[in-house]
Amino acid sequence: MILKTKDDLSLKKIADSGQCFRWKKLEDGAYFVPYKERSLIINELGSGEYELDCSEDEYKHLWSDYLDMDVNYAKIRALADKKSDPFMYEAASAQRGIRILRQDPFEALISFIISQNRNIPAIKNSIELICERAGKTYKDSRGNVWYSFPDASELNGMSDDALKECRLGYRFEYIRRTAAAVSCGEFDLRELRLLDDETCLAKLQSLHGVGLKVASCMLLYGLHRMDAFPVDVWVKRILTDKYPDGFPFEAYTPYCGLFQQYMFAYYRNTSGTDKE
DNA sequence: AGGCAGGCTTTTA
DNA sequence: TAAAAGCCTGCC
Repeated sequence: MILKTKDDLSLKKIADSGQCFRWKKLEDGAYFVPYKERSLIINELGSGEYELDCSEDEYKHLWSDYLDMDVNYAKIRALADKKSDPFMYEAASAQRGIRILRQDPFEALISFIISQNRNIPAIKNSIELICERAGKTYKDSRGNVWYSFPDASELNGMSDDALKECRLGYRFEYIRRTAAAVSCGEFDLRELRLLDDETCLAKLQSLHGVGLKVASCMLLYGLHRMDAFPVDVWVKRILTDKYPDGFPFEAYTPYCGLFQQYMFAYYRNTSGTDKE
């Protein structure tokens, strides 16, 4: 089908944003996008048109939600004011096209536990290995094989040897225990939806290997709480460099997380050294 | 009590 | 060789 939209939607910006680790750019420039047991191949045609290898019906009931198409990002982005916050205006303008995906919560949680103290290529590497070893095998519409991200039970079912092959290092035990807690029902991800942000952060930090940063990433990327504001080494630098007098949270509430994402991607892609 | 140093696996640049 | 979308433990 062909999707037409006037709102922000850049596949490249999203793929390079650091919020998801399994989008793949294909030879012809289209992107392969996995979500649970389904996959999408989407190609940007220009002029706000996109080609998707799914039916209108599947788009409406699945991919539209995943891509968060009901939210008007251009309108939110306009909160960045050129005069009062020139850096943010520049960052949001440069990174126009980013959206906060509605990813699978379990995949987001595990992915961001893995992400700690590592760069993005290394994170992608571990996640891909986990999918190959514990996920289910599928073929996309072009006949290429791909592996789903394992659910809690599948991940928990991995042998120590198989999990150690995924190069998790000291995070091995974190992943092991989190998968076990979610799998047996001791930690209920669905229950998180009922909690306010503060309580939700605390609950997530009760998991071994989850601190404030990973918990914040889970809120923003796994639970789509757009006000969650993960502070990592990059954002720390930005806050020091660009906001010595404090970050103006009031100006961006309740979308601080989206603006964090604009800053993060912008700073990483301009001042960063590990561009892809 | 709460803030800080040191250690942790492995990959990347 | 240092740094990487950090967290845990022990110490003061």
